[in-house]
This record gives sequence, structure tokens and C-alpha cells, in this order.
Amino acid sequence: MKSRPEEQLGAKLGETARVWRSHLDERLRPLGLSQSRWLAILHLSKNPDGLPQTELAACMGISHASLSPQIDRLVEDGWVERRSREEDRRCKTIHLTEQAKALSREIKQTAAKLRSELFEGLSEEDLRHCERVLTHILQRAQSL
Amino acid sequence: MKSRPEEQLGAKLGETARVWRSHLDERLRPLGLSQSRWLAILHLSKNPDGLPQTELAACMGISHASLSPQIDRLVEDGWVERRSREEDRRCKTIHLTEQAKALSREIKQTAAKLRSELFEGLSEEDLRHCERVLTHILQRAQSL
DNA sequence: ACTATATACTTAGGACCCTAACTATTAGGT
DNA sequence: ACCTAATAGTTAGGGTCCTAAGTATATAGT
Repeated sequence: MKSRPEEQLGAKLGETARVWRSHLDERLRPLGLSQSRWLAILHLSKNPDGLPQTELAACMGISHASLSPQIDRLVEDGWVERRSREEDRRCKTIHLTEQAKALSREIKQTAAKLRSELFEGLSEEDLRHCERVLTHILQRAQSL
Repeated sequence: MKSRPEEQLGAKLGETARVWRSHLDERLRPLGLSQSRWLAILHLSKNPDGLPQTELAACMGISHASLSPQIDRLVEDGWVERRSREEDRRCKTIHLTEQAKALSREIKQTAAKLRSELFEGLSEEDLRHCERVLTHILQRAQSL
């Protein structure tokens, strides 16, 4: 009653993602960052002109409702600011503060270092192949 | 300033795992199951002789403290039962009830169906290769 | 036997996620 | 212009996770 290898891919995928994330969490915790915090900062650092909350939530893969109090805390800690738009007063865009821009560089370095440790022993082709498979699965999932 | 493909593997891994899980969650919700519930039932179905809570928590990748109230609810709903051990009265093993055994078959079928939908268009070699890469990353992570 | 340490589980408090319902603003149909 | 529907964000309530501390039992050193 041995299962075929592909039957475990789902569990393995989930476990790998979880373990990876918890390692990164651990290394970034000294900076006062939890996953949702560093993820938000990373996405914002790619969008210097700011992002509406709904778009940021979509990037992060969480609901807009969950993001709202998260932004409150990031504002309190001085890492982001909310700006109102004149052309649409419903909408508020989120922007990194200067100090968070420095932080985002540290986050990227830490993430890159962890990545290189995890990838040790794998060829670039392995990684590309794996990424191609994941992309395929992701697209299938999103088309369901 | 284009990033190399492997720089996005972490994000892709996390996103794929999340989307996959949320699809399975959605399909199992009609049975009254959330992720932690079906995950517990699945692991228990592989261990007919029951598992101590600490071991079950380790299988599921959550802390033993988080599992405890989860078990309470599964007991309330009649899906598992706690049994005390005579040889070690600190320890309680968790066992599936008969009705949960039927449920576990449904869970497995639903999971297998989703899996086949997600894997459509991928060769068995693709899947094996991907699983090998994930296993490597996971082992690296656990050795850090 | 007796005390200290370790182990299994539970409880408490805080963080983050979700869905559903609410408010404010904008866009569209008449 | 006016009323309806859609959109952006917030709030409320519930579920699940974590760490830290508490309780009960077992093990080890003396």
C-alpha cells in the first residue's frame, strides 16, 4: 500500500512552503517583523508610487479586510503611510516611509541569503524546472 | 533590473501551496471540514492504532498547544476520541471514530480529484523532478 | 525513598486570517 | 438631477496559529 510519489506532492509543497516561511520569519523577527509585515513591505518596495489597499491585499494573497488593521499597525510603527487620493476619495494608497526603504533592503538580503542556503546542491536547471511545474499548477488552480 | 527566475521560487511556492489548499478547503467545506480538521483526519487515517497528540501535531506541522483545542472540537463533532494509556497516564492517543473513517475516504477521493485536475498537462517525470527538488529544499531547511 | 528534571497535555493571551455587514464615495441609467 | 449599483475601506465575530506558563505524571540521580 505504498503511495505513488505524486500523491505526496501536495503535502510536500505545503510543508516546504511552511518551513521556508518560518525560517525567514525567524531571521526577520529581530527586526520586529512578522510574515505579513515583511510581505507587505516587500510588495510596497516594488511599487514606489504606492498601492491601493485592495491591490496590495491581492499581491499578498489576503483579503482586503484582513489588510486594513495590518496597515494600522504598520502606520503606528512608522513603516508605511496612507495617502488619500483627490481624484477618488474612497481610495487610499499605501506608501513606504524612508526608514522602511532601508528595511526592505535588509529583508531582501536576508531572504536572498536564506534562499542560497536552501538551494545549495541544486542546479539552476532544477530550480527552473521546479518553477515551471509550480507555475503550471498555479495556473491550473486559478482557472478552476 | 529583471530578477532571475529562481528568486521568485519562494513566493511561487508559497502562493501555489496557499491556492491549492484553499481549493481543497472549498471543496471539503460542505462536509463541515476546515483545513486543520481534514488534515488531522487524514493523518489519523494512516495510523489506525492512534497517535499521541504531540506526534499528531508534529505530523500536521502545528504546535501541540494549537492541537489541543482542535481535538476538543473534533471530539465534540464525533470524529475522533481520546484514549488514555495505562502505561503512561500523561499520554492520550487520538483515534478516528467509525464515521470519520468513511469521511477520510471521501477526503482522499476529493483530494485525488483535485490533484489530477491540477496535474493535467504535466508528465510524471515533471512531478517526480519537482518533488525531488522540494524534498531537497525541505531537508536543507530542516538541517539549518 | 526523595527530589529535580523531563514529558504530555491544557490554558491564556496575542497575532493574523476569513466572511459578512457597514460607511463613504463614485459611476450609470433614466 | 436622482436613484441604483458598484467600489474602497473599515469593523465585528469566529477560527486557527503561536509562545509562555500551568498541571499531572514519569524518569533519573542521589
